[in-house]
Amino acid sequence: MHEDAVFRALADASRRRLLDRLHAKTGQTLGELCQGLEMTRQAVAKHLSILETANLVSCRRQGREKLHFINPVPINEIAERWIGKFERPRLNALLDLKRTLEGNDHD
Amino acid sequence: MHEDAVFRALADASRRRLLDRLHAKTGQTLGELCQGLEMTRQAVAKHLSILETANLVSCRRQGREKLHFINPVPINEIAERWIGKFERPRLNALLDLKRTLEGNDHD
DNA sequence: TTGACATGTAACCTAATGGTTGCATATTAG
DNA sequence: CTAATATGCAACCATTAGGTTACATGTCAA
Repeated sequence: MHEDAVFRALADASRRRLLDRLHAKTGQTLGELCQGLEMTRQAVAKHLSILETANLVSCRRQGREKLHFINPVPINEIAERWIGKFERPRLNALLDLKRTLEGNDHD
Repeated sequence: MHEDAVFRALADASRRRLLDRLHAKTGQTLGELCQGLEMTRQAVAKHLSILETANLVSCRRQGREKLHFINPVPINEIAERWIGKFERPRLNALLDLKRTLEGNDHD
């Protein structure tokens, strides 16, 4: 896994917003993803290409449109590696506590 | 929390290495942290200052030395927010499974 | 086939980033 | 006090990053 590419891809707020959007609705076209953003289509395409390189997004061409799908695996891998490295015990304790306080299983 | 500062701080491999080192042994001085790195002391100091701004590292002056301590909270917060957003159910399932397989509670 | 639509490619600009060198300051050891 | 040590600060430099504009390509509808 290209940890560096993933971290660098996540470093930009616009790209994190794009991931948010794709999480809310995966499979969007470039045009869709551009709507409401204060950026040219070309800029958005560049961001998506960076996300694609980091394997956070995968694409499929459909006719004249390009569909974008989010791929959560790299984020999980990073999380596993970094949380595991730094604070897994404490995080687990927090999650347990949270579930206890919520009085039920999470969603 | 300054999510953006944290992501940007984590985007650089040298800074992630510094965090690694501080995780291995927290409370190191600037000089200690410089050893073995192919970078000037000033460059390392800049990186540490960026980590400090992102609240990933906190410092204490002791005589003429500056001690650096790792702070895992921001990483956890990011993880909570991002894993939660994208894949909490799956990750929790994994953690549960892991604990089950380990046959006991974590510490 | 032609025009409209969706995306691709490339050159270019500015500002931020990561690094350097050089010098200043503060603290401790002799 | 003085010298060595540890760090701070500032100017500077090269490269990268994020964005733009302009034009090219590919696909669908009529």
